[in-house]
Amino acid sequence: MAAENAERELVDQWRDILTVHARTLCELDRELHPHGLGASDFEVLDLLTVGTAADGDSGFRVQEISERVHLSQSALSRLIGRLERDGLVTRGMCAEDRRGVRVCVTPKGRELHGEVLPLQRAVLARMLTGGPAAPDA
Amino acid sequence: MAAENAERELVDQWRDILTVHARTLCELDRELHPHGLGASDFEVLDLLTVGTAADGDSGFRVQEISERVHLSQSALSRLIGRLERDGLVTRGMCAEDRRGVRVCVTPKGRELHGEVLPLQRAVLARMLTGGPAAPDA
DNA sequence: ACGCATTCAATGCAAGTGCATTTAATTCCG
DNA sequence: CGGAATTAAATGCACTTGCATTGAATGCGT
Repeated sequence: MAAENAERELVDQWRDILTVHARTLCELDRELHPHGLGASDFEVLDLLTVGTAADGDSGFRVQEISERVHLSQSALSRLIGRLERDGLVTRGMCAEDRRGVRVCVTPKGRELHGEVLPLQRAVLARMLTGGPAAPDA
Repeated sequence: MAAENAERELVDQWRDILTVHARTLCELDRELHPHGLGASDFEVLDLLTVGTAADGDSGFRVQEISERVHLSQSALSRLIGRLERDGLVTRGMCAEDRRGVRVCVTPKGRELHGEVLPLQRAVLARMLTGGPAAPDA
């Protein structure tokens, strides 16, 4: 029957996703780690840097970030804490809702972002082009 | 230029992979956790169950498993430890290389596998059909 | 205006992961 | 044969993650 083929295809598809994801994420971490960032950290830093103007921008709400990043609320809170500790972002309170927090990139954060962005792009280009088979060739 | 488009496409592709991966893995964990398994655990249990005969099979070497699963050697070692503690697999020594370990599924492991396999397939079918957009529709 | 349910973000906690190291067995080469 | 280099798997350790809870601020209904 076709049902069995469809199931097999689904399983293969999932296996491929797992493979590409693991390989790319691992490589990404390897490239970014010397700069003090993990893949998740970069994801957030990238969002903040690309998504806000360099000056006079009030930044993103934590909640807004959490909608665009695949991370639990608690993990994100701690991640932002680390970025703040490293001077890459600042946490400020939100005028219109004092429960909220506004996160802004610092100049240092922007600088680091500019520094590692090419590395990230290079990894993506290296790992994502061609099929899910190992890109050793 | 085309280079910018290619780069943008790469980034989009990566974002989609991240989304599908996160959604599916999360859902998989949710389904399997009540049965005492995580997604990685199932991956290993599935490999062992499907890859070996029910009887008289000497099982897989840890190393063989590690080649097929996207997990560090240490993580795999501990994972097998948990499966063993739960009575789902057994660790036995390897006759031809006494450094090695042979891992076999127990009947209990096979039973659990049969129980959760449909759940896994259902999640894949639910999350993987249709585009990377949320399958809420 | 008051209180109750809700929402935002932070934190305690347990679990899983990877890197580096360790222990044990094997292989290679002199 | 004997010792050094190598390989298999386990373990110490630090870090990140998610779930559940907490503390604070808001909004809603009466």
